[in-house]
Amino acid sequence: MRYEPEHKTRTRDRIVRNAARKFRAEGLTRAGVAGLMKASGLTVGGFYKHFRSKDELLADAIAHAFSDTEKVYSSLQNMPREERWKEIVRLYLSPEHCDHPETGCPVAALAPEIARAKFSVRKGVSGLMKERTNQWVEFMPGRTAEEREQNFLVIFSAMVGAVSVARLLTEPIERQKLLVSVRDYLLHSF
Amino acid sequence: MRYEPEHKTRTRDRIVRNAARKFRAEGLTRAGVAGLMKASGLTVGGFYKHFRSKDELLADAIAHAFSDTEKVYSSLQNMPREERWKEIVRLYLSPEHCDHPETGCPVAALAPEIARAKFSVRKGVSGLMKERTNQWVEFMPGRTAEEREQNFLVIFSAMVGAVSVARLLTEPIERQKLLVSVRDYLLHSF
DNA sequence: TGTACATCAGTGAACGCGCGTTCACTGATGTAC
DNA sequence: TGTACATCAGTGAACGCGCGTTCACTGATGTAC
Repeated sequence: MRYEPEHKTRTRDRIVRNAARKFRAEGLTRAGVAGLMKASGLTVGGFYKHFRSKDELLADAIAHAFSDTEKVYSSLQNMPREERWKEIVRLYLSPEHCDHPETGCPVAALAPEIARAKFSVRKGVSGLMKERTNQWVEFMPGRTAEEREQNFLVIFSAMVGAVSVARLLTEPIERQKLLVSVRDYLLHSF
Repeated sequence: MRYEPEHKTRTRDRIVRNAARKFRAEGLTRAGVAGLMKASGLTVGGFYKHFRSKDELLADAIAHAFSDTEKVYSSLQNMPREERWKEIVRLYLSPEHCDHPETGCPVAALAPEIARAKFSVRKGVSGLMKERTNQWVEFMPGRTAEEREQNFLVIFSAMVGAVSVARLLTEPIERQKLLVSVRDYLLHSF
């Protein structure tokens, strides 16, 4: 072997990681295969040694983006139980998250484009959404399991919508007002 | 004149109307100039007799989509004041709206793509968002003007997020659960 | 009334460009004998 | 130990295709004289 056994796996991971960033930053269409490979220090031709198609990479990259943001939140494990969902809300609706789609929630950055993607891609994201729901529901406010699930759906929808809309606003003041209004409402009403 | 004086204006309007549908259905990138002209019964070349660029059409088409959906809601003028915002919520979170992005809210269908568009396009949409806010705020629940504005921002964010996410889910049951959960929460908590 | 020219919405071929994908090739290392 | 061949991640030119945009042209009608 002219490369260590894990070499190919590591290269593939590097492509997926860079793709996860580029897709969120530039959108599913504008982020092209040649550019994605260049960002990983490779040339176009090698792409198909790792992936059967751009859609296969897309599915992997979105999955990576999901587990990426999951990591951020699993770092909250040592907070008081009641504070966890509140910290999630604060982080999600922070100016930092709004200003950096490339490292943020893939749903806020790509939802409508994913909705128009191939069924296989949507299927994958649907599954990830379900996992994410199951993981977060237990942290959510509410007395019964049903209440917590409904609250998760409402809180998550409000956060996704707020960040998606804030990102298209050109006036920083309006952006901030939107993020702060939704954050304060969520923190004080659940 | 070989055409009536309003002929050109009417043609332009027709292109804008069809573009507003296609952009929402296919996204800003996949909806191409040639296809947009064909949908209006014309050929590519004529496009630049009406618009200086695709971006100019884009701005006009999004504005058209905004006033399009505005029409739906101005038809609620004869409802009891307190019921109006509730009907808006019911319509926005209906399965019909979720299943038909091409005639629905341009923000739910295109927010992340608009956020990545040219500044001039974003500027236009920001303005339309501000208009929309001013128009709807008075219908919103809340005792003071500030409360009504905050409530508008929360309700609108939750609706945009819910529909954006619902559209990417592949399971109709999960889709429905999301829409119904957010709808019921909004109707019963404001 | 008849002829020459101007107008201009719309046509359709062509422009360069970047896309996703294919493919013959490279070159460093492994194995066979 | 030395030579011949196999492996395979990565290269880079080329494929057809659709994109946004340009442009010489058409042809129906208007105006000038």
